[in-house]
Amino acid sequence: MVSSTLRDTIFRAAVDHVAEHGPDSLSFRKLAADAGVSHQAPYHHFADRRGVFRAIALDGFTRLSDALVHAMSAPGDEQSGALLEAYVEFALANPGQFRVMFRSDLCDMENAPELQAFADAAFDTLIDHVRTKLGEGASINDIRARAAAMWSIAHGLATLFIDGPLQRKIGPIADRREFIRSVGEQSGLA
Amino acid sequence: MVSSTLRDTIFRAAVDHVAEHGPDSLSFRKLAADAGVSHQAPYHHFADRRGVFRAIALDGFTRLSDALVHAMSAPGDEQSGALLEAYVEFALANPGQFRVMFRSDLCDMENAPELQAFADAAFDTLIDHVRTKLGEGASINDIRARAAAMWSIAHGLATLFIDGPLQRKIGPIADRREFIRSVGEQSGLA
DNA sequence: CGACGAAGCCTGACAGTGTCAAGGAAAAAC
DNA sequence: GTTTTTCCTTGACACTGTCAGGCTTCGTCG
Repeated sequence: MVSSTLRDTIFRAAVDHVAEHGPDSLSFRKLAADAGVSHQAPYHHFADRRGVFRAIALDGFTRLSDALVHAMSAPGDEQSGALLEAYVEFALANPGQFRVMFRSDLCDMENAPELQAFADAAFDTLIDHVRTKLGEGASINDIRARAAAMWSIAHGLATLFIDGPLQRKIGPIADRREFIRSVGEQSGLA
Repeated sequence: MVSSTLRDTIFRAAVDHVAEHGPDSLSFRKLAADAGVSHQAPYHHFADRRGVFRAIALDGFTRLSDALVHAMSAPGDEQSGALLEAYVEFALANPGQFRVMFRSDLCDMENAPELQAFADAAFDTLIDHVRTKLGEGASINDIRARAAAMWSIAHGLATLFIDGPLQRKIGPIADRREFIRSVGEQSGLA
């Protein structure tokens, strides 16, 4: 199938560009030119420019989900820390893609229920973890609050890392894994 | 001074647009047209399109800073919670502006030391709080880690709120202040 | 076998964008 | 009174996303 090859070519080029230069400078036309096809060819594989971003985000959420599930295989008392680390490390390893995943305007997330489902699946791992950790006696409100807290700290740490202010303010971090771990410790969450 | 009026007009229009439709759809030309001037007039007051975003971010960081300083006037044992709430509430009250503040590409943050200084000033409040809270005996690493944790949870909660996934996943939140408070409690930070 | 329709790609055109270049009026500085 | 500076204008350029329509090529079905 030749068609899927072009789709793949464009998708990969888009991921590479996003990883290197961020999403906003991504040009549909340049993508086509680089692939050696006309400026309209990509439209046969993606509905929109946003369609490309949707595809990128979708790929990102599945990979994040995988990383989180993998982190759940850590021993019980290290699970929270492993989840935190997996989340942040994924973001730092794929900063451009991570940004796209949470730029709902770029993906037109509201009109992409499939993408929403993939995103939700990633966070279900987190919620499951909290539920089993707090045990049967926990109230629904406590579970919600704690899951939100864990998600927030992971997401906040990731975005602050990526966007620069943390490194600028706190200075260069020698051992990142160690730093993430101690952030988790300082909060009571990991 | 007539000139500063145009600058103000454009700035306000930009803030309004960002608040309503987000930063990416902001058009320099449309801004000028709405103000009733030629499409090049704004260039006399802002170097770039990014110059407008820098101005918006600058205004945002000063107001965030004010809000955090104000939160510090809370009684000692409620300070952490007040800071968390102030941060998140600011973001929710000014979602568009908040997004601009942390889109370093939009503001060309790297080449805007003045903007960096304003951003840093906002976070100094947070770090001061952590320093006094942990006391003299605390190691520099603990202070760094705890400040990063507090900042992360506030920033993560704010961005997850704004970008939608939290509300979608956790459901509508009846009392937001109460929710923020319990998130702070679940982490050991507030 | 032959017609037909869809898939995949192309060229052309349009409105809109940010920004460089050059000019011009009016006020301010000397 | 002349020069300079401030503020704004018109004009152009390259570039963007996307609608419209046409052209091959190939699988499917009568």
